Amino acid sequence: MPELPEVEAIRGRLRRAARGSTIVGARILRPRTSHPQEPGFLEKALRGLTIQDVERRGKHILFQLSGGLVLRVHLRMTGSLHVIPDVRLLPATTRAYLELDGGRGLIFDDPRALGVLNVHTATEAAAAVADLGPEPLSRRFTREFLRAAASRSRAPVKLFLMDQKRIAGLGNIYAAESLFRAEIHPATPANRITGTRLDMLHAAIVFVTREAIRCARISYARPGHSSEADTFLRAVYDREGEACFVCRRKIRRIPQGGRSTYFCPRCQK
DNA sequence: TCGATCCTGTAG
DNA sequence: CTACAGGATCGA
Repeated sequence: MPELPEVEAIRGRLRRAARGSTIVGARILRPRTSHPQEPGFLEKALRGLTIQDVERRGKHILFQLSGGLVLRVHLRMTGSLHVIPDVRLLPATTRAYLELDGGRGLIFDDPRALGVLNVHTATEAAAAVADLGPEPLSRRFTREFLRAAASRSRAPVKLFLMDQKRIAGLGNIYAAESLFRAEIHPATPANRITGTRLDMLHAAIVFVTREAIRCARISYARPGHSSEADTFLRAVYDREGEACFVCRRKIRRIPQGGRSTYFCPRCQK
């Protein structure tokens, strides 16, 4: 279910819970989880290693392990990662888990089973994320960068924003929310947005990403509790037929790239 | 750029 | 039953 902000919240939590821990053993419960790597290879490779740090690049979570190895996890649509006190109490939809020292479990829970977990050398891990564009909150993601990138693409701007090779981490929700804040119609070709409007989009992406990370951290700390800011970040997503918070027109849903895009037909021209 | 694919769950 | 799901990749 996660985009960059949720992955970032998970990363932070895992870092606090698992950094410094030793991997006593590893089990892949469903074979395709580590595709194309053999489950047995992972189980053997991970045993005895220490988790030195937990990093993130785009929507990839990267566990830096002793021996220079990297455990890379992509959660795709429904994946989640968390540490539980007793590894024997696995959720029913667990795809893989690590047993950590003290009997704790690092669980890769993924009911829809679309996520992927691989072990790499540092070089392989770098190659696996080499094609990603800049992080929206990094120094590389400037207005000038966005101008150059947008000018090179005729794709509908919503699809442009979701292309991980151009910008890393935006997904279906926050791409739509960023376009709403910048008052841009999602079907506009990226290269037709210029100047001030593109600067607005840049600011919207940065704002939405920042706020969403904040919200994701809070909702992990207090599950089930949705804040005012949460609503603010769901101005259009999944609100088809409901009134736009700004102009009261009905939010519309259109297909783009085989997925749903939500937007306000009055605010976003 | 569309559709199929990888999977399972849930809402209508 | 169908449609759709906060992702990504592939081939036509």
